[in-house]
Amino acid sequence: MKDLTEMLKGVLEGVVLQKIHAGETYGYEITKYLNELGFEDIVEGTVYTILVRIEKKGLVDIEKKKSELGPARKFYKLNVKGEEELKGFWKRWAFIEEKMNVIREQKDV
Amino acid sequence: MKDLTEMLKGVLEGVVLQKIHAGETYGYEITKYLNELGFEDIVEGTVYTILVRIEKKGLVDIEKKKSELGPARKFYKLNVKGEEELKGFWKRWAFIEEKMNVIREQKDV
DNA sequence: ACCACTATATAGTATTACAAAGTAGTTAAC
DNA sequence: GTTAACTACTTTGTAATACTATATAGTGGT
Repeated sequence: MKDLTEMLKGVLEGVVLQKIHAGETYGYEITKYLNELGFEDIVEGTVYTILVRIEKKGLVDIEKKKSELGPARKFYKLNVKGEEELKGFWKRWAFIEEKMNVIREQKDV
Repeated sequence: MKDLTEMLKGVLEGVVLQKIHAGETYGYEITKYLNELGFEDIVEGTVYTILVRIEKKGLVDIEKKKSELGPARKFYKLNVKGEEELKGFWKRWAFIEEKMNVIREQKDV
């Protein structure tokens, strides 16, 4: 799917938070997951900038673990603040989704 | 609803296109419509920048008409290119919406 | 005269996804 | 033993967008 970039703003961070919420994970894995899911154009750099951001916001706990296949992995886990942020994200999403349905059905007055 | 700004990126322009698609309208009216719909923080400046943008992209035809209540109104109407863009917008939205449902249901592997 | 409401315009800002390039570890092929 | 392929993280700079702030202007009521 093309021209998704702008629509992903404010959404992609929430997606990453949800993925981390679903189970301790790391950047490379998140990228692969998003690619398989259908977001084919999302590259590592994009994911890593988001990870740096959510770390700075203090939403995650981090643990470094050795990998058998390459450099060490940085595992991310949502902390309490991160879980709160994720809840807020889904609330905002639900709001937008609802309004979009109203707008789409809107007829000329 | 707070902190909606980022999530509106790439969405708000489509919403404006849809509103124009539903019937010839102008900036001030679009702003009021969005406010009544629940997007309370969207102000005129935001809408006007979008209108300038879609005009530059060549998505609309414009007609100036006198108002009984103030300065002249600039009425916007989608042209063929605008209708195409609107279709593409809803396709992108449907894509994101579908993926978001998958992500939300995702369980730990 | 002043205020409220209608109506448009625009320069500057913050945030974000993405591009691009680099660093580094492991394994296998040649 | 070096080259390639895959894994894995980092960082600098860019483009696009919603928003802030401010300005201009017409109409009507008091």
